[in-house]
Formats: sequence, structure tokens, C-alpha cells
Amino acid sequence: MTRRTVPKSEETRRRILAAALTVFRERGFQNATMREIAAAAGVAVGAAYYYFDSKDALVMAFYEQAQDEMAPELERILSASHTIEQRLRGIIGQKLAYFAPNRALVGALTAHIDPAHPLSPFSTATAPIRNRDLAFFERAVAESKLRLPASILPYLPRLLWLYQMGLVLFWVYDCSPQQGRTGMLFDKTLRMMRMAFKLAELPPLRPLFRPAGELLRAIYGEV
Amino acid sequence: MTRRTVPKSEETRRRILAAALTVFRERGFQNATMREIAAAAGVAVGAAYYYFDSKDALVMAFYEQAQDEMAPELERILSASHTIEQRLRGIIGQKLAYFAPNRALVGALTAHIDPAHPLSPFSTATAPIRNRDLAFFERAVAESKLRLPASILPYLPRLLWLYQMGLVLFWVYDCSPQQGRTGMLFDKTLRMMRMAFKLAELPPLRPLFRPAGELLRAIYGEV
DNA sequence: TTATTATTTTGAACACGTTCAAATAGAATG
DNA sequence: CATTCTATTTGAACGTGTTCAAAATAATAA
Repeated sequence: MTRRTVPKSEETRRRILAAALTVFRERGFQNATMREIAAAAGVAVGAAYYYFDSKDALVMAFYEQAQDEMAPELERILSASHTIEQRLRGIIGQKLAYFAPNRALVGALTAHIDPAHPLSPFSTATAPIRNRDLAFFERAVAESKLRLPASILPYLPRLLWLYQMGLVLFWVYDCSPQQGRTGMLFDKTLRMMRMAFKLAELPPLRPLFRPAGELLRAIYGEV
Repeated sequence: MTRRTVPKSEETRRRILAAALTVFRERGFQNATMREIAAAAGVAVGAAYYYFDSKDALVMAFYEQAQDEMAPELERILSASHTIEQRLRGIIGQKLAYFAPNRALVGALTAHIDPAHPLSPFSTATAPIRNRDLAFFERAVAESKLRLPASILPYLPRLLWLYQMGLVLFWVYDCSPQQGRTGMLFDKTLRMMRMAFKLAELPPLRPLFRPAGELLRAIYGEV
């Protein structure tokens, strides 16, 4: 893992990460080599590996940094909005806006689906990062008055997190001008979600609740 | 790409593929090296690359072979069942059963999400393979009498294909004994699907149709 | 200060996927 | 048959991510 102790070395770490991001932006993640990155940071290759476990780890460090930098704005969004729709629009919109200049780089992050891979968004290694992200969805749900059966509501934050992941994935590979298709997808799915929440309060949808709850329990486990 | 001309070289190709699958099974896809594979096939590394573009291409060849071998059974399933539920259960169930001995290897196939990557299930390079797979879902839908609005029905085969992809992905990384959780997921989602199709015929769900149709058009494009 | 220990830095070396010029075998042609 | 052309096969070499023993530097103890 990354070792941070004295602020002295912290500066080197920062320099390497900054150099990496520059090279990634200029040449793309795949084309960028660790030798280039090290050279750009003015150190030997070994030094890069002293601070970062792997080339991918550099991208992960970028994401951690992003999380730190976005947190205040996400807080603001949470307190400024009150419906779940507004909040989702705000949170996810903010992330897309923040990552826009490094859209391709985010692709390197979402590239690993295997939960066994340390850099997968589903791995135990990334659990802290994921949970921090999840917490925003938990608050977005908790503090808005949603009427949903108890067998489903507890899973909602995780479902919304997954929704976000899917949307980001679509966005990363969306080659339409200005990623306009993602915009449409975002808009229309939010609208459908609002309708679904409304419909869920009507009797005809009741029969879906039980199997839906069971399904979620099967996927995520108890509680 | 792979060059097949005279039946003579076809045998070599087959031998290399067979050797690759053996080595993959014995040592895992990642740990297996092209040098090992070539040695196991009794040829030089270069020969392996003469017949296959890359290490991943070997896995793709395995999938193509699987598609060929499964086709008759899928045909049989289509003609033996008539409800969409039975057909999905049959088709997807058959695939899981077929791939079971090489479950880990399928992981190497589903590892690339990037549609630009030639081996991604979403790439243009794999379009023929994908379309062949899609055709079964098209027939499964067409020949069963489903009552769905015209704005949604055309997308159903693609949605079901995606459902299959998701299920297979879950299965690949399902470490529960005997992949029991996938079994539950499969069962419960099919049941929910049946209910959803039924509910879709009732008036209260109508308001979801229009936005749903628009959403699908936004994702997949016209028609 | 000097000696000792811990941290940081180096760059050659390794393993692997992949490439490619050259060698070989096979087919076609005269 | 010899010759030319094509298909196959070879294995050394390249570029890359990564490792690691050794060197350099900083921190601490004596």
C-alpha cells in the first residue's frame, strides 16, 4: 500500500501522482508508461512503485483525491435539496461534472468488474471508498420521506449506488456529442424513478413487493 | 484474425486451442503463459500468434466453439417450450450448465466492458457472435404471445440478452456453494418478470409505458 | 560528533504478451 | 524435374508492468 509518514515524502508522492495524471491525460491511460510517469516526476521507476502499488493504483489514488475534493459540494447538495430526485440529480450530476475533464481516466477505474481484483468497485479492498460513497446515498434516502415497504427500503441506497455506477459506466463510453445520450438517460431514468415511487404507493403494485424483497435479500444478504 | 485455409493447418489450430484450454483450466487464465500454451501444443510461441491474435482471442475462440456446440440444444429448447419464461429458463440454464466446467474462463471473457475493446461483448468486433446469441432471444420473444406496447416490445430481445449477460456475470463471480445464489437470483427474477408481464396488461402501469419507450429509444436508438 | 537504524531512491533484471524477419515446408507453375 | 510463390513455423528481440538488492539519504541514539 501507499506509505505516508513524514510530510517530506508526501510531497514526492504528490509529485508522482500529479505527473501520472498529466501523462494519462496527454497520452491516455493505456499508452502511458510507468517510465514516462517516473521521468515526468523526476524520479526512478522504483520510486513510483514505492508510493503506489501499481499503475492502476495511481488511478485509484486519483479517485480518492476526487472523493475528498467533492465531499463539501456533495454536502451542500444534500442540505440544499429535499426530494430524492433532486438529490440524485445533484449528487450524480456533480460527479459527472467533476470527472468530465478526466472522463477517459474514469474508464480505467470502471474496467475491473471482478470483485476479487483489488481495484474493482466491488472488491473488499475498495470497500472504504465505496462505503464513503454509499453514505451519501444513505443520507439522500433517509432524510427524504419515501414510502416504501420495509423489505425494500433498506436496500434502496445500495440500489441507487448501483444506478450511479451504471450511469457513470454508460457515460464513460458515451461517444455522443457532449455525452448527450447520457444526459437523456439520466433525465428519463430519474423521471421513471419518480413515477415508480409514486406507483409503489398504489395497491396494484403490491404483489411485486414480496418477490422484490426476496430478490434483494438473495442478492445482498440479510437485513 | 484467424486464417483458416487448408484442413492441414486447421488441425494445428485446433491443437493450439485445445492446449490453451487445458492450460487455462489447470493454471487459470491469468497465470497461464503463451509460452506454456505453445509448449503444450508442441509449437513455438509465434505459431500460436499465427492462428490467434492474442491470448484473449483464445478465450473468444472457446466461446465461438461453445456457441456452435450449444446451438442444437438451444434449438431443441425453443421448440420444446412455449412461454417466454420456460424459454429463458431453458436457454440461460443451458448456457450456465454448459459453461460450468469452465466458469472461471468465462470470467476472462466478461472482463472487458469497454465497447472499444475488440473482445468486449459490446464491441463491433464481437457483433456477429452477439447477434447470433441475440437471435435466440428474438425467436423466444417473437414466437411467444406477449402483450406489450409497440414502443417497448422491439427492445425486449436486447433487454433479455442484457439480463442474460448480467446473470452470467453474477454467476461467474458467485462464490456461494454450487453457485446457489445465482440459482435463487435466476428463479426470483424470472418469477418477477412473469408478474411484470402480467401487470403490464393492467391500466395502472400504463403511465410508465411512454417514458419507458423513450428511455429505450434513448439507449438503443431508433426502431 | 559518530554509530546505528529507518526511510527513501535507484536502476538493472525479470516475466510476460506480442512482433517480426528469417527459415522451412508445401503447392503451383514452367 | 527445377523454380517460384505461398503458407506455415521458428525463436530472438521488443516494450511493458513490476520486483528487488543495493545505494543514498535522513532520523535517531550514543
